[in-house]
Amino acid sequence: MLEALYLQLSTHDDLSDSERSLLAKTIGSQREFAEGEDLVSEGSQPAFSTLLLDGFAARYKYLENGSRQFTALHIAGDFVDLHAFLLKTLDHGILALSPCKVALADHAKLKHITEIEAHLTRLLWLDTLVDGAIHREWIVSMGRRSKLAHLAYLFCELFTRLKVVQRTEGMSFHLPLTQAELADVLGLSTVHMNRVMQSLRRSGAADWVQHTVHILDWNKLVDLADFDPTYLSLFREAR
Amino acid sequence: MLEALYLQLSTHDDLSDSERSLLAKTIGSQREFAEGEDLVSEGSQPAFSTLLLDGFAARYKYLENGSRQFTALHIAGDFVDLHAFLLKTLDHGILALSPCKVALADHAKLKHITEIEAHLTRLLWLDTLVDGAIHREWIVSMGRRSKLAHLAYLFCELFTRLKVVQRTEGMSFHLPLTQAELADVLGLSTVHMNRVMQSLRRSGAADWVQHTVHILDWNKLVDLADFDPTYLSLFREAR
DNA sequence: CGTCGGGTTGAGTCCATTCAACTTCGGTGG
DNA sequence: CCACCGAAGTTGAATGGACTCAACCCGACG
Repeated sequence: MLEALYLQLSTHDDLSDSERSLLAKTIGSQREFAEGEDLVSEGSQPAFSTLLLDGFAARYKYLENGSRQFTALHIAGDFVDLHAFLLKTLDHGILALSPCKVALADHAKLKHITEIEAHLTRLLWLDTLVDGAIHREWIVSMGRRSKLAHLAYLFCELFTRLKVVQRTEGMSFHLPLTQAELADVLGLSTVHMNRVMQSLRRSGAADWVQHTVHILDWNKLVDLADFDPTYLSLFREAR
Repeated sequence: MLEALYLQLSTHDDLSDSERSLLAKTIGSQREFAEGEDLVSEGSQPAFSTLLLDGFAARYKYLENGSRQFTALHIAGDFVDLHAFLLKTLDHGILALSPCKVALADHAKLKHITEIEAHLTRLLWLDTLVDGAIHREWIVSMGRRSKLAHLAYLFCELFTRLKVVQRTEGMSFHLPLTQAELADVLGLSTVHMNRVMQSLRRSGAADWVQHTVHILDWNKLVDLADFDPTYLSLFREAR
C-alpha cells in the first residue's frame, strides 16, 4: 500500500525495513475522495497529514477577485500536507483533480518518529525540501520562461516524477486535468492555455490527447524547457 | 550574535536556553561578504550551511538565455541554505545584495542536532517549511496577482519579516536593491519595473527612496496586495 | 570634467487577456 | 431513438499590458 512512498524516499537514500514498518504503523485509516473534492480545506488545522496513494491532487489558493492559482501538483507517493504537521494551520487548500486514494498519518505519530528515528526524520524533512525545490523551479518558470517553455518544463517534471513511482508507460503518462486547470498551474487564461498547448503540439516535442501526455521527442522537450532534474535530488546518498 | 535567529525561531515556539546554547555551539566561524559576491555558488556541495547575521541576500537561478530569476530574498536571521544540509547539491546560487555578515554551521553538527534534540530539529525543519510557504505565495503573486499587487505584496511580506528581527524603523525599512534586482524578483523588465513602482507611489500606499521603503498607508497596501500573514506562522505554539 | 551606474521616459511591437461565438462529444430525459 | 444540454476545447477580434530599443537625466566618483 505504501509502495509509492517507499519508492520516493528510497530514491534519495536507503530505507531500512524497520523504517518501512515504522512508517506503515504511522499510517492509519485509508480514504477515497472523488474528483473535485477537497482533500484538505484552506485554513484548517488537521491533526493528521495526508499521503496520496493514487490519483492527482493540487494545492490551490484563491484570491479575493476569485482567481485561482495552483502552487503544486501531487502524484502517488506524495505526502501532500506533511508540512501541516509543523505549520499547524494550512495556508492553502488541496483539491482532488482525479479520484484519489489517500492514507492518513496522525501528527502525534509523526512527532513520535522525530523523537526516536533521526534518520527517517531527515528523510521526511528532505521530502518537504524537495517540495520547496519544486516551488523554486516553478517561480523561475513563471518569472523568466516563455509560456511554451513553462509548459514543456512542467511536462518534463511530471514525467520524471511519475517515472519514480512507476506511473509512466513508455514515454507517455496519464494527466487527468482540464485545460482550465492546467491554466491555473501556469497562471494563464484558458484561451491562451489552449494556444500554448497548440504551439507545443506544433513543435512536435509532445502531445496531450484524451488526458494522456505523449512525449514525442524528449530531447527537444528538455531543450525547449531548459530542464535539469538536479533539483529533484534523484540520487541515493547518505542523508 | 545569533539574536536574529533566536528571534525568528522563538516567534514560532519557545526556545529553551539549552537549545540556544546548542545552536551557538553549532555555529562556527563568522565571515563577511561584499555586495555582489556569492555566499554560495550554484551547483556546489557545501559541508556547512550559511546563517545570515546581517544584510540582504537572494537565491537566484540563471537560464540558458542569460535571464535571471530570484527565488527568495533573505534577511538577518535567515538560514539561507539550511536545506543544502539534506539536499546535498545546491540547485541555485545565493548572492549578497548588500554587504553581508554570515556564520557557518557545519553539516555534521546539524546532523548531530537531529540525533539528540528532536524539538530543536522540528524548529529548524519548520524554518525550511516557512521558506516553502513563502515560495508558494510568490507563485500565487506571479501567477494571479497584477504586477502592482505583486509589488505591494512583496513590501508587506518584507516589512512583516523584518519587523520580527527588529530591522524596521517605524513604518519604514531599508531595502538596498536596485530596480533591476527588484525586477528579477518580480519577473519583469527593468523598464516595466520602474513603471510599476511609479504606479505604487501614485497610489499613495508606499514609497521607495534612497533604498528605504516608506509605508505611507499600511491598510491600503495590504488591500492592494490582498496580504494575509498566516503563511509566515508568526504565532507561538508547541511544535 | 568625463564617465558610469541607476533611474526615467517615449515609441513601437508583440504577447496575453477578455468577450463572444461555435464545435464536439458524452450524457440524459422526453 | 433522438433532441437537448452542459462541459471542454477551439477560434476570431479587439483591447490593454509588458517588452524591446533607444534616448536622456542625474548624482557619485575618479
